[in-house]
Formats: sequence, structure tokens, C-alpha cells
Amino acid sequence: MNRVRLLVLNAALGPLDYRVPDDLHVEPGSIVVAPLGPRQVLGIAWESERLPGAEVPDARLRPILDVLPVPPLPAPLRRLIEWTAEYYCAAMASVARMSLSSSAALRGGGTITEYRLTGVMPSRLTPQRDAAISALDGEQGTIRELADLAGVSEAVLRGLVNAGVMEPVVVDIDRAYPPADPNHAAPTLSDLQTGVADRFVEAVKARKFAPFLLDGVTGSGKTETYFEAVAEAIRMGRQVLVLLPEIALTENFLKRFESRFGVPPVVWHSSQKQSERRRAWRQVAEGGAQVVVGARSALFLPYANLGLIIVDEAHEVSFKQDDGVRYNARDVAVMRGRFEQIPVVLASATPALESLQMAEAGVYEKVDLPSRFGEASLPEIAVVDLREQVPPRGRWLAPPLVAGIEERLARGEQSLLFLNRRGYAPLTLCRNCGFRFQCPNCSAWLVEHRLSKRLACHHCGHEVPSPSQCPECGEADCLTACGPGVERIADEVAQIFPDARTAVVTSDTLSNPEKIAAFVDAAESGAIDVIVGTQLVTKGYHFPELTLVGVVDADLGLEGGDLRAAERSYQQIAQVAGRAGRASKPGEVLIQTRHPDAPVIAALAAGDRDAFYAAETDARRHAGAPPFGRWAAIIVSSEDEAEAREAAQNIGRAAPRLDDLAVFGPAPAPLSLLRGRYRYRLLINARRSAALQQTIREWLDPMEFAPGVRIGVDIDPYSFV
DNA sequence: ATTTTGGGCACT
DNA sequence: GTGCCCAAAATT
Repeated sequence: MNRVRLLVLNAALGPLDYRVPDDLHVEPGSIVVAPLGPRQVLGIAWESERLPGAEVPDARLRPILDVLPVPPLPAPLRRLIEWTAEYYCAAMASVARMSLSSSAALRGGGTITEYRLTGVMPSRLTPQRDAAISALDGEQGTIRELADLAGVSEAVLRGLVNAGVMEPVVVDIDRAYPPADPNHAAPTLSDLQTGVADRFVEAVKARKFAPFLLDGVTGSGKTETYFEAVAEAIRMGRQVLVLLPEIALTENFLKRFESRFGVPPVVWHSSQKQSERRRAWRQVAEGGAQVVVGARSALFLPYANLGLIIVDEAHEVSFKQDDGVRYNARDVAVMRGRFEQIPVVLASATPALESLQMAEAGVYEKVDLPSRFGEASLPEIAVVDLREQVPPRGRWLAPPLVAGIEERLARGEQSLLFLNRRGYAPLTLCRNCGFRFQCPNCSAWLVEHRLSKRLACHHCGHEVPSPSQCPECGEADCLTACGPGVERIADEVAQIFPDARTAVVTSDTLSNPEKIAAFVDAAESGAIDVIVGTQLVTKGYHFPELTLVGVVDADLGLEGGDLRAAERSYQQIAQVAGRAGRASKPGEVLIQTRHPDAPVIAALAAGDRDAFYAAETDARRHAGAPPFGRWAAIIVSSEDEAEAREAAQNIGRAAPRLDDLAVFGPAPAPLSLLRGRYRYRLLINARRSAALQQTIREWLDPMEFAPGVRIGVDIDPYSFV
């Protein structure tokens, strides 16, 4: 009898065996529908020796119902799913679910009807019809898309269809993408870039696992060098995955890609429309998607024939997923490269210490691009000591920074003020009774957003309209905004320089591609004098007239006892500093701080990256932090405070006593209430020799908890929230 | 995760 | 005996 073992897409279920009916063909990786009690479940056929479970006699097996019409998940991806589940102490089903992230794609194909102009002119030409016909020349799409594009109602277009001006075209919804041309616009590279590019091309040709750390300052042309490797992979008929940290801000990247390869890449991210996801998923699985540019979730897609992985801005913390399966896409990308036997390039101007360490240990091959491309030079960096240069009361820009902006305004150049805080003010309180606006679901203050006239929680999305009186004492005109956010800094600039044109750049103000494009256009054309932004402005764009970068509060990132705070601050400020003076005009960076002697600030001011990494290396070695030791966190949460505490205490009592592993806690997590759940946390610090994951599994697996208590394991945590 | 089952208990 | 609630067991 034909049997198959299934990885069922349900984290609470073990592997289940089924009978394969004679008329169905199943191989490892096949995605099948199986009966489970009265229900149907999705499962992935797996090698039974890799999914240990009790043997069930043939007689008890039920037959699987269907094999879905998609290619089986390839073996390298199956190995990656196993590795990820094992390493991050997650259920294989949860990891596998990330590979099957478009349920629509799993069901067979289909068609949609799109429309295009026929060339026939209508007998009756209204202004709307005229506008539509000129806007839609050469375009094809659904009625809805075309109506959006032409700025007319759908009824107008339907009228044109009836009049024979437009005709329907039946299109396969999962059709292939137009092919990229590796020779479309090959760039002229510097000698240095050519050397690096050649090394990557060679690695792609070799079809072997080869991890690289591409270490290059902002503006050194990292993208151009790895584009040559992308071109080679395309020539070889293989697929490429480019992972980017914030897919929302990739407009610029997509443009560069299109001008190099003639077509845009295939985009993958979570906020895409279902139809786009489904087409991308199928083409990834069938090999028709040549180059996929995506957020971290693109890492688990079932590429038919992957030849190269690029992780750009590889130091970015957003590669670490902090809910569901807590994995680090940068590290999993390297593992995928290993299973696929292909090169992986981690590119960054400010690599994570762990990555540098791997390069030093000879595990990664390090390639450097030490100088800026063309005539651009690195910016001049100076520190503004806020203890001596005190901003006026209620203001946050110290005199030197104000003077710097004034100078730029006079010269018609641009300034960028960086503050990693959205909104107007992080806390609102009542001067009369001391009431503070707090989120009901989280232990966090509500942040005032003046642009949207709301108080918002940045953790759960809770929002209330901005109040005019205190809800506690009823007093009016007593509410005070405490502390600055980008909106408040923009206000301050407007007060000091009433004629300056300012733009606030955060995820609130640039929430869609159109707004991003509008901002970039305005900034490039010189219609903006002062940009005030969060970390969103630290990457992606460069504006030739931008010659001053002001870091409003360099100490902000150092607060909060986060184990990677120093490194993240360094990276953020170094990245934003890299925005200054990228063309021929030299740039200046002013860093406002109350701690000019902190190693981070001192290293930035001296432009001495090595000094920062040396100091950070020392600190990490002392703390037993990565890469010298390892951290893990166990997060216990429940809607019931007492249940969460009790479960956490039980875990603490059951903690293993080992020489190479120390357990701290439980203690209330820094955000002890998050999205309505009370949270406790245990921290584990282990020597590198310790069997960290195995210890945690053996520790937690036998334990039982009240229903409603959730236990999360975070291996190599980034967020200590 | 979801469905089935079975025990304990109140009620007829 | 029957209905109801809840916890435990089964699901291949």
C-alpha cells in the first residue's frame, strides 16, 4: 500500500500518515488535502525518516483527498523549514505556513478579463471619454485599474466598452512576468567595483554555497556591484532573491532595477493584494519570476531554481521577525544559501558585529568598497553638547543646528533633521491633576499626532481623537505635550524660519507609493528646504542639495537597556549621516547629545568606525553577548495577569541548572501589557558551547500551562520589549 | 486546532 | 433516564 507522511499545517498536530489512492501521485514536498475527523486539512508530504512519529497500521489509514496543482516544495526548502523550526524552537507547521503564504495560489489557475483600447473612436465624445482615451493609450488592465489610472469612473469605461472603443482581453491571472534583460543597460563600474562584481559573478557561476559580507560605505555603489551578479544569474536562467528591510520604501530601488534590467522585478511583501501575491507565488514556484525583491517573508517562498540571494542593508533590525516564528531573515538567508548551494551576499555600510565576526572567522568572505563613488566625499561630523548648547525652553534645536539650517536656507541647500519618534509628542499630561494618557491595552503612553488630530498607541494601534479637556479632572486648556516628535520639530523649524518649506517624513506621512513619489519629486526638485524624519529617511534616497544632517537626539536610542542599543544607534546615525553631501557638495553632520563621551558618539564624531566596533566588541565580550555568547528569551503572556505570572514562575522554578547557561527572571517584560496581554519574560545567557535550543526544548516541552497562556521562545532576540 | 467523548451532576 | 457542562481524548 502507498503511504505518505504529512506535515499538517497545524502547529498543535504531530505528523500524520495517510494512504495514497492509486490515481494520485504524491512525492516529498507535494501539497495535499487530507481528511482529519470531519474536516479537511492542508499537509505537505514529507520524508517519513525526517518526521518521526508512531507507526499507524495500514488498516487505520484514511486516503488523502487531493494533490494540489502546484510544484512540490523543493528539497532545499524542506531542509530550510526543518532547520528554522529546530533553530528557533518553533513548530515546523508554523514555519511551513510561511512557505504557503498565498492560499489562493494553491488552488488551480484562472483568468480575468482586462481591457484595452481598440483604436476605434467613439461616435459621441464627452470630456471624460476624451480624457480616458488619451490616458489609457497603450495601457491594459481591469476596469477598476484603468478607471483609477485615467481618473474617470468605471461607468465611463464600461460605456466605452459598449461603444467598441475598448475591447476585453482574457488573461491568465498567474501569467509569467516579462523577462529581465541582463544586458539592458550595463553600467560603467570603477575598478574597485569591477573587482567586487567579478568576484560575485564568479561565485554565481560556481553554483556553490558562498556567503559574502559586502562592506561598503553609503554611496560606494554596492547595488551596482551586486546587480552584475544578478545579471549573471539571469543569464544562467536562475532566480534571484533580493531581501530589503522596508519594502514600503523601495520605490527608488525598483526604479534603479528597471533602468538596469529593462523591467521591474517581481515584488513580494505582506501588504500586497491577494491577486498580486498569488501570481508572484506561482511564478516563483514555476521559475517564471526571475528576480524577486521582497521583505523577509520572501525568504520562505518555494523558488524553483534559486541561484543567488542578496540581503541589502543586512544590519537592519527589521530583518528580525518578532511575532509568530521569531527568526532573523539575515541568518536564515545564509542557511537557505547553504541548502540551495548558492552564493549569499550580505550588503551593508554598517554591518552587524555578528556578521563582521563571521567574516573575521573566515566563514564569510569579506569584500570591501571603502570609498565613495565619483567625487563625493564623506561628510564632516561634529557633536553639539546639549549640556552647553541649551535649546530655548520648549525647543529642541540647539543654536549651532539652527545656525546650520539658516546657512543652508541662505545657500538654497537642504537640511535633514533626524529624530526617531513619530508624531508630535510622546506623552500628553494634565497640568492640573497630573493625569497621563495611557493605552488601555499596553503599558505605553499615547502619542499625540497633531496632523491626524489623534492620540495613538504605537504598539497596538489604539487611537482616540485629541481631547480638549482632561478626562480625569474635567479641566479644559490644561493638557501639555511633553517631549518632541518629528511633527513638533517641524513646528519648531516653522516658528524659527517661517519661510522655510518643511516636510515631515514618517510612515504616517508616506503611507503609500504615491505619497513617497510625491515627496521624492518635491525633494529632488528643491521644493523642500528642511526634511524632518524618522528612520525612514536614513536609507534609500539621496538628494544632491542635502548638505546638512542634524541628529536631534542621539541619546534616544541608547535608553532602555536594550542589548543592541549602542550598535543600533551607531548604525542609524551613520546611515543618516550618509545622506549628507552625496554629490559634489560636501556634507556636514551635527549630532545633538548629552553624552558626547559615550563610545558611540565619540566614534561617530571621530569618523572612526573601527573604534566603535572595538569598544562594542569589548562590551559584548564582557556581557557574554553575541557573538561571544548567546541570548534567548522566553516570553509568557496571558490576558490574565496572575496566570501569566504563575506560568512564568513555574518556568523559572523548572529552570535547568547548568554551568554554561544562566537563567534570569522571570520579570515583567518591559512592555508588561501589550495588545491586552500581560507579559513576563525570562532571559537566558548561554556560552557558545551550550546546547541552547535543546536545553530550552527539554525544559519547556514537558510543562503544562493554563489555556490562554502563550509561551514564546526568542532565540538571538533583538527587541527586548 | 477542532471535534468527539464521557463523566459528573442536576433535574425529572 | 435525559440534558447540560466541562475536561480529556482523538484526530492518521
